[in-house]
Amino acid sequence: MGPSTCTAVGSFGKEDIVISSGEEDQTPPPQEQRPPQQLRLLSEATLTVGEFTCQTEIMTEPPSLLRYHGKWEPASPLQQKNSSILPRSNPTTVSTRDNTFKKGSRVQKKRFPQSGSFNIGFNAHTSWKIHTASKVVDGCNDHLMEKVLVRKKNVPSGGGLQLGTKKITYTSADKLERIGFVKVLQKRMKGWGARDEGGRGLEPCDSPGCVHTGLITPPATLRGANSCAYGPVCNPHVPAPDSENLIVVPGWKNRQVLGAYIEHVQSVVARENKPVGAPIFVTREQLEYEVMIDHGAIRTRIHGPGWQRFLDEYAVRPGDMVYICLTRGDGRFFVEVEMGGIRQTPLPYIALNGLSLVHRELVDQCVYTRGIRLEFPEMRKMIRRAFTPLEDICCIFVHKMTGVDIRGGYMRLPKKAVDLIESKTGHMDNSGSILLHDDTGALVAASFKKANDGRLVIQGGFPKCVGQLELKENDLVVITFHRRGMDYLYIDIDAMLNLGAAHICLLFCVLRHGSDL
DNA sequence: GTCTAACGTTCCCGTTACGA
DNA sequence: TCGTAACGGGAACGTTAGAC
Repeated sequence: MGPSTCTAVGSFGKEDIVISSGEEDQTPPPQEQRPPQQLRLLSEATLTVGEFTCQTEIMTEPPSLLRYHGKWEPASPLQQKNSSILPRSNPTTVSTRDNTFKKGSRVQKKRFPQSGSFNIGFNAHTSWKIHTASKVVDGCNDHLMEKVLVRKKNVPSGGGLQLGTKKITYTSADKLERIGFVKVLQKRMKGWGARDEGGRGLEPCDSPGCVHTGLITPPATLRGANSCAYGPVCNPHVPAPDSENLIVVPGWKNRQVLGAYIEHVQSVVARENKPVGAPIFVTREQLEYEVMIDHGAIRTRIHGPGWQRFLDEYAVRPGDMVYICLTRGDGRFFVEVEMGGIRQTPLPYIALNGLSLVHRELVDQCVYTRGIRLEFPEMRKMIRRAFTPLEDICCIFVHKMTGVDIRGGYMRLPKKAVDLIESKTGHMDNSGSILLHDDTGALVAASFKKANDGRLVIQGGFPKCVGQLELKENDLVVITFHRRGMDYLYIDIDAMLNLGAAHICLLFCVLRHGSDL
């Protein structure tokens, strides 16, 4: 049985999926009956009551470019990428795509373009800035946000996402990004490109045959034949529902797949008079979502909390393709989401499901270097490796190996990681011996010491370990620090360079309090 | 070859200036 | 007056050069 495809159209005020044959037979439930999607996301992240108020904003410029305005030495990522626009010699003005920087004056910042594509992203063209009405405390144990307001820069109120007054524990945009929250908003913001300010809804585009207030799309085979400035193509022969925000499964053939299942279920209920479980959507990551399917004569609608959770966790946005396949005939549908031909994985924080609060806190406190962002598979792998039953884990450190780590013969652990370890294990000596222990049982004697800048330098036998593990520059490693007893601190290094391969496990035994090996 | 220290770059965050 | 945007200093971290 072939898969059904559906295209998410519009924005996310409504999250049902509707399979239509072209006539209205069901009225979508009113939007206000559902809780705001973002609040569900916040609750998914185990957010608790806090004390402070802050505002989160999305900015449209490279943050470092703004920050370094007025400095004439190359300093920002943009300068590294495109040094020609910021010459070393004393320029008077520097222009970028959206800004003009003039020496000795404030930046004249352009607003969002009135037309054309929105350049909204969270890597190079946006930043997060958190304003607080109280002290900003760096650390996810401290409650910070009471109110999160996300809106476009220079757009009046109503032009963004009002997340309400949910209080959360994450204290920085960095934390939000790591749990995937930013990814959701990033995709939502792209949807705003069509919906724009104030939630006015889509304006009809001028593409041939497109009436973009109509939201039913033709089958996937026709995609591209009738492209629309808003992304998905539109079927002008289908009347528009009353809401502009729908996600639609196109094509009557697709309805047959789900319809056959629904009819099967209904026949079982009628014949055996016994309850039948709701259909379940299963993803490649083995995540399951119990959905509700209303099958009418003309239209089939997929909805329910499970469906909404699926949209949340995979951050489905307008224009994404959702493939649905009834693989076993047992009510379990295999579903997949594609965006631009790329299969989507769940948001990273979904990997935290099932963890205890203590372990969640450890993941939240994880120290990252060099801008590392773990996706769902990496996050899940990291969690599986980190929380072994061996020792009491006290710190997780995710690191991308540098050239010095590989060739320099030592590794420096950032001060942030050292502080976190000491906060849980007590003060460490300034120097000492360690035992490097991989999962094959090989042992290498090494040493550690504290550098003047607070970093912990692991040296001595460290190059030998690098050679044994065949680590290379830019390999991703997860280092977990375990506490055992009062005298020993174990450091467990897990190379994540190949997610499919067997784990390479290295156990550092850091001998503390001046003990001998 | 190993280790140290200095330097450069980036990021964070409080303060300040500007405009509505 | 208040909200927004930019500035500037300091901290963190990666790189590199030099000493041993």
